[in-house]
Amino acid sequence: MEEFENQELFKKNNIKNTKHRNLVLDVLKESQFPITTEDIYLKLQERGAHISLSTIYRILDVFANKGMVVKAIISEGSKAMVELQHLEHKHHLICKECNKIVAIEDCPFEEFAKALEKKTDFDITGHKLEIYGYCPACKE
Amino acid sequence: MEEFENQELFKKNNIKNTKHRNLVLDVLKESQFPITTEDIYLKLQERGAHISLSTIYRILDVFANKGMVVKAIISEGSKAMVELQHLEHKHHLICKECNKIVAIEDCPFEEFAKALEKKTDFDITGHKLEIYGYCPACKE
DNA sequence: GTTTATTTGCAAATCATTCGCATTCGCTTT
DNA sequence: AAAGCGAATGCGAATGATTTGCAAATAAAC
Repeated sequence: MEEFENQELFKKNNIKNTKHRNLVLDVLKESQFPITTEDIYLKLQERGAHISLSTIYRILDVFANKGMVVKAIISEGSKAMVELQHLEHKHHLICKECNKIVAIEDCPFEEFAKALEKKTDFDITGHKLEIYGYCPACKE
Repeated sequence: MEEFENQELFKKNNIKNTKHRNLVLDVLKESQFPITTEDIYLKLQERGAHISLSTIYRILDVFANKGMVVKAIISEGSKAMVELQHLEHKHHLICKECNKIVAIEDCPFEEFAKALEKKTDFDITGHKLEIYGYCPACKE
């Protein structure tokens, strides 16, 4: 069934259904939050899958081009890492101390976008919102 | 007076007032939008200033640590570049075709943040919002 | 099963950013 | 204004993440 879902998704996006794409997609599905390419690599190694890092980069590129995933960048201060997130529209609240990430359901932006389109005459296709702060445990 | 402003800013932040820091700060002041380290480097070269790229990285690091500038990341698709922006709170509307950047005055987020703090018990210190789309010229 | 285009592994290349060390510079104290 | 000290700078080399070239393996169509 997992397998089946994947297959459909690949078909819908016109890309081949390969063993490695399945593995990567499974990891992405399991992960509630953005993860790095390397995280995926390590997870797959733990499971005994033999897949090279560059393959993962390539797979993520394909997924991103098809809009199956979205590249996100989490940063503040000097850190800056590129990650992936699932398609659902969602934002994150990131603790500056412990890097804990919490997902936020509501998005205050939808209406604002419409007003902005009128004002700027842009065709707005998406947005990215990240919120920073200190989590309950790190507030001290 | 330019000079003078810079000097005050350096003093306020407890960092030395050097020729190179002045040059970099001037470029940052002139630039309405986030620019890359390399952009700064090229601009300074045009003006005949002799300054090494690594020095600019170091200067920007110092500025960022003092909160004089904020590192921003503009991305969509596979691009991802780290840039700098001035302190004022501002968001950007970015054209996916021509990369034109337009600043947005209003921020829909302020009230939302308060509600979110209550809900999550986080201490929220900041956020980053980037909006993507096609500008009037590229809408086609 | 064969064919054909695509995907993958591997190692090497590339890109931005950082670092080490010798030299120079800015600020403070005379 | 000159001397001394710690910080800032240039240069080139090191690092780390991501990309690429090419030959071999694989998936989808026939």
